[in-house]
Amino acid sequence: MNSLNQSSAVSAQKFQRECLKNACANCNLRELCVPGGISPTDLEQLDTIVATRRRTKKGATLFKSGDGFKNLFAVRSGFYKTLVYTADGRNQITGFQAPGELLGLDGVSTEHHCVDAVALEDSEVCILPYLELERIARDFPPLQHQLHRVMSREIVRENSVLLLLGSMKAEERVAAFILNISERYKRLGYASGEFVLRMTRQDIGSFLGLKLETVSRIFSRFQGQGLIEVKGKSIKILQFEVLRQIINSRDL
Amino acid sequence: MNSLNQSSAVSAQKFQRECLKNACANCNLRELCVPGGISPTDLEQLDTIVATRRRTKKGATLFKSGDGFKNLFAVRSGFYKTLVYTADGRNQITGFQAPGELLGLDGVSTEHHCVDAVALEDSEVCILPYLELERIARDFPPLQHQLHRVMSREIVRENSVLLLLGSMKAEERVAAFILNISERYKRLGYASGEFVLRMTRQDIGSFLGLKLETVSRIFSRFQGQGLIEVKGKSIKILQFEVLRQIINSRDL
DNA sequence: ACGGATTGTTGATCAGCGTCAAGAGCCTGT
DNA sequence: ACAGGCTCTTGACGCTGATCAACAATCCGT
Repeated sequence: MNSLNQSSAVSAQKFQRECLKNACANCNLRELCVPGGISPTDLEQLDTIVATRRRTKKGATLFKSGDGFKNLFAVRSGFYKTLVYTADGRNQITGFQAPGELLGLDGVSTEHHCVDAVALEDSEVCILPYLELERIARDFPPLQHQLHRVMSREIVRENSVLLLLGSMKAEERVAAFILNISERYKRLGYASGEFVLRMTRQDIGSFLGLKLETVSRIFSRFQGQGLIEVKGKSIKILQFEVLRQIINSRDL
Repeated sequence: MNSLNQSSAVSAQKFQRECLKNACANCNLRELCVPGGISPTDLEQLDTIVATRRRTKKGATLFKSGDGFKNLFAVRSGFYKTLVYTADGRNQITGFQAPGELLGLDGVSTEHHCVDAVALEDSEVCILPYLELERIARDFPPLQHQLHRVMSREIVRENSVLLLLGSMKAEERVAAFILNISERYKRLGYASGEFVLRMTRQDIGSFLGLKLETVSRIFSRFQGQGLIEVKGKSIKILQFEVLRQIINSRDL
């Protein structure tokens, strides 16, 4: 790459930095994302470091297991999945990340990522340089506290997935999955009863500890029971309450 | 409780505070626990807030789901388990905590705990008042960074349990469990090849997403194959390498 | 708009783990 | 030391979800 290209890249970044001024303060994901609950004056600090964004095409990786860790990423648009691998190549999806959610916390502990983050569709993230985030968190206690809350929230989320994988049957897992995705669309301001899944049956199965055929069968069964309407990746929830009962009432 | 009792409780606490001066600096779990990797001068700060300890009898709860969150707890001696519950009463063990490990991070996100922490044997924890920890973390970047690392490490640990629950067979799970416990005893300076489990087959099963009979059967099978020696809760590992192969070589 | 590749559905069969049950071993407190 | 209750082991059997297979639907690049 010659110097001309470099300097134009630099000025492009400078330009982007200008454009992103007050990125968080004006972002409509503000309440869902890292800045949630932080006062406007403190938010200015966060805006000083959220200077760049990055797009990933569908199927592209944002970061891979083993990559050095420098940044956290806040999903701005699109959807991601994170996967961990066994030594012999099997993998497990550990989560799906919707807009407003954070990626990369796994990297803090060892300075290297230990999951892959892959875009489920063309997506965009805000880049949060981690060391700068730590630095400003020291001067702004609400931001520090919020960062800790976000990390803790991820621990709590994983706890509930452990519960799902460790003690729920296939039907219960699928019902819980549908309701969870629905909740998250709702928080984003979309209709909670009707949405388009961004992931394949294979992905859903990997996340839920099931095979794709099982997921497909249970979708069909729920449809047969009039609980949902399925058309490929489109889901319409017809009976929220029954889905909730499926999760919470093991016949004793 | 009368005032005499109260004042004697206060002076007992004062006395304990004196005794615990330099608690972390002198603790032989230092390298495994929160203070790991922090310079002696910064450690003095941590010692200013780690002022009290708490004992729990076998079977007693350190905190329960729903309790208000005030403190983190560092296991000093003994062993704990943490559990989450479904609405209909089923539960799932999300982890076992050995000396040097942290309890309570789940509470940061909502100010309330969302797991139960139960002692597997008579145990003792150091109490870390969370808000004070945040406060001194602001002034001592290495401590701040270490706190973040500990939280991230918990996320990474849970990722690996998700992998176990989502994509491993019963034999693989049990082999992974045995090796994991062995590793942790080794870090504590005990023999890694021979140890006494602190949890029941039921607990192991709950953690691994299996029934206790399955755990028992697989222990017996491994013993029959000469991989381990089992006598109730005593385990002796005879063939580390074969156990590792069981986890990592799914026959394709 | 087309054709190949990926993704999804459904059926038949099977194995792994759960369930139920009986008995043995072992802690723990009195 | 003893009794009563946990905890563990082992067997028989059954069900859930995996596997294998065939085909349909959908996506995507040219």
